[in-house]
Amino acid sequence: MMEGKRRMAHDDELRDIKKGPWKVEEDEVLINHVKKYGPRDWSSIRSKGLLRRTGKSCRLRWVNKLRPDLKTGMKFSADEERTVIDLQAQFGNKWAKIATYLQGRTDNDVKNFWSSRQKRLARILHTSTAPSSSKSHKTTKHLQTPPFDFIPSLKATKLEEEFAASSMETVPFGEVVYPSPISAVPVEQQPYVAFPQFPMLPPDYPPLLEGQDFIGRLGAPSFLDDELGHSALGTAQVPIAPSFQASGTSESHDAVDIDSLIDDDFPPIDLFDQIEPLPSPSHWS
DNA sequence: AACAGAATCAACCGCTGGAGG
DNA sequence: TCCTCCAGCGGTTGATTCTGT
Repeated sequence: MMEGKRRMAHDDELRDIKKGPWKVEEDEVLINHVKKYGPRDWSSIRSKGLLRRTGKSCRLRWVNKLRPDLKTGMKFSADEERTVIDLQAQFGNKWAKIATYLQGRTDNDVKNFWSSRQKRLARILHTSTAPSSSKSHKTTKHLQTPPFDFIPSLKATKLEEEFAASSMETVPFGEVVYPSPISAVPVEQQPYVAFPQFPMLPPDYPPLLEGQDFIGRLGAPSFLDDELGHSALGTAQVPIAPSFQASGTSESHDAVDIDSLIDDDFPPIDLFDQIEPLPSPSHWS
């Protein structure tokens, strides 16, 4: 009886909640509320009858769209992309944390950026990103990097094909040339981009821990230096596609600068998945 | 110009953790 | 100690826009 009434009240409440795109008038109400009380007491907006939105929805709207310091409608700059890639390697999918390093960007922005990037990578690899064994027990569709156990089937060959398809010449995999930390060294002084192949792991190599994904681990210095050692990780220099090679013959192995990889005309920014992580922001001065 | 597929964006959902009663 | 509420986070989805054919 009481339970039934309570449920009906709850249903009425749910029916009264508005969802979907925000109207300008709603935004104005929300902005006024924040002006008066600050960005808090979100649920009071509904309880006062100002809006038929949940507090959660109001907060999200403010954080993602209405906050005054946001870079709305601006694509991620090359620097921002580098930062996200680096920080994702360090922190994992801690989008809120990563967003704090990027002025005017929200966790949603970072998340969407990364998601797009992962989709692109998945497409390049001609495979979908299967759910990873990442930290969460939740199911994941596309945010996680490929799980460790299916990497060997990809090997480097898919990537090589991708480059070959772009009329790039292949470069013998040989001497390992690791890039200098990008933010610490001027781009023009970074002669080569290391392009690690997916390693064939020793059978006794420990499985991924909770919260680890393959690419993140691959990018971790410890992975390269301590766990597998460089010899286990074949590395090739990324060849330059003729399309963005300013001059020189097809025989030359000219360097690729990082910015060229992030350029709009060269989508495989995914290459950064294969590159050593950048220095941690704690080292930035 | 029309269509399809990809990319982007905005918003929702479920869960977690902290604060307070 | 338990419960409830709230804020915040990460993952997911659906709509819209862009781009290539």
